[in-house]
Amino acid sequence: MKTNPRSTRRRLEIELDDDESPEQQTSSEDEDENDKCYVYKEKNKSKNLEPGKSGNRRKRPSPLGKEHSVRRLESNERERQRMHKLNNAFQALREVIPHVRAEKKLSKIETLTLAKNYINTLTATILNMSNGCLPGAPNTETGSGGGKLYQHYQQQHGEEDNDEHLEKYSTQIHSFRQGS
DNA sequence: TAGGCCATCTGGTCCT
DNA sequence: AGGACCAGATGGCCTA
Repeated sequence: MKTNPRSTRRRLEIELDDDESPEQQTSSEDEDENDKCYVYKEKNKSKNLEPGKSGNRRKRPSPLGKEHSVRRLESNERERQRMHKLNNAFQALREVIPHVRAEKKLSKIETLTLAKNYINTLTATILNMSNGCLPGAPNTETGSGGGKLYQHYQQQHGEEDNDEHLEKYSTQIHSFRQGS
């Protein structure tokens, strides 16, 4: 994961603003987090970033006191973890979507858009290959049957041509490739 | 240098 | 009540 210098500085600011030394405020369960902070500090040093310089969002005065700010910090940490999980999920999704521009990481919006169209394409391909022969799929001669996949697909796409999805997907891949 | 993308903080709302 | 979720704000990094 890319470490964000901004967060580095924010963490430092919080630490510096606090009256207590880090040793005093550290509980034993925070060791892992402290390690991360240490890494942040080292990176910070190497970039010559100083806490309090421009680019820091100014810490708002907390009218609700110390207890509130402690809960805020805990809440921030949970939010960070939540976003990390979300980003891991995005990364996992990127890894299963075939795309042309492999050397450059897909953005989130590109990932979601490609994934959607990839799913559509796969669904259309399965239906084309099965040619109505899936168990329960509608029999092309009698019109009976109706597999769940087919029914769901028809609900979502009506009378759209299956080949349209393939075309759409490949067009999209190429537009991303061109960076448009 | 502007614009896109991103990580983080924050306060509000929803859910358990 | 407390945690999860969400959206807005902010500012850094990168690229054309």
